[in-house]
Amino acid sequence: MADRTARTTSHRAAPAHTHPDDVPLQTALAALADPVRLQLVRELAGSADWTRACGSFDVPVQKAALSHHFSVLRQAGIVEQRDAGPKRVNRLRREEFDARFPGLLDLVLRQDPLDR
Amino acid sequence: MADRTARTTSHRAAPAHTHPDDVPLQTALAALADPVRLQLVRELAGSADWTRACGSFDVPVQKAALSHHFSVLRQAGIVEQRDAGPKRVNRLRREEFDARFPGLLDLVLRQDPLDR
DNA sequence: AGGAGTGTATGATGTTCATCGAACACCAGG
DNA sequence: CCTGGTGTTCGATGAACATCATACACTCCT
Repeated sequence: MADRTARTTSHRAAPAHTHPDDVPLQTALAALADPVRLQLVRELAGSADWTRACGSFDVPVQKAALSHHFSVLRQAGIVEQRDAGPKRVNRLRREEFDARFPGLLDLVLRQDPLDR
Repeated sequence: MADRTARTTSHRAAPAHTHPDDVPLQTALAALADPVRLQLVRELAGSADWTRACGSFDVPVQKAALSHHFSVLRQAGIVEQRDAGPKRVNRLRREEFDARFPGLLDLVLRQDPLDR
């Protein structure tokens, strides 16, 4: 009790993250080998950090599945999340992920003729 | 008829290949997001072209599964196969695949601390 | 305190995929 | 022509996964 001095907000459990350095290559590849997650990453790359809440993405799944996909991306070290009031805002871990898997994000973010 | 000038050998059905240029990114990522296939690619990268038959790889699966994995790698534009007598020898499509997905093979072939 | 908005957890369902065993096809050599 | 070696196909099985609907938790605002 009485420790609310330094509290920002949120008594919510912080989401479980994994640093890219602790992510096996297979996990990273598997995380990106999904159309929904690929779209999330691409949309996220086009927005400034911490400006996009989970629900703000244009993906054809319900919010339960969406939550699952963000969990996968978190544990693959691709996105970082932070609670901002009732929303949970996202950031693409560009530098850290790029240091661990050089070129992979570039590859994913480069729009290709065959992708849809 | 009468086109056997250029015949090497083999009346076997040629294996179905896909050129890397016709491979969606997702397919490439999914093909590499498997431990057995990853090992196949890595072993193959350490051998000269057309020197390794399918059965010569040290992977913990039976030949039926092995055949399946090679089929996946073929259709992802990662390996090329050719019949040589009773064996089917392989080649990593390094240049073509690299032109389509720059950096991806480098990433996969770079031995990482977390991989096993 | 209540209510709207946002995200997570749980349980169920359907699909995809890796795997195996067995049968089959093909090649080379005796 | 049979036989050993090599790879593919087929059917079946089990595991992993994407998805949904529902219920729950938390935050902010009134």
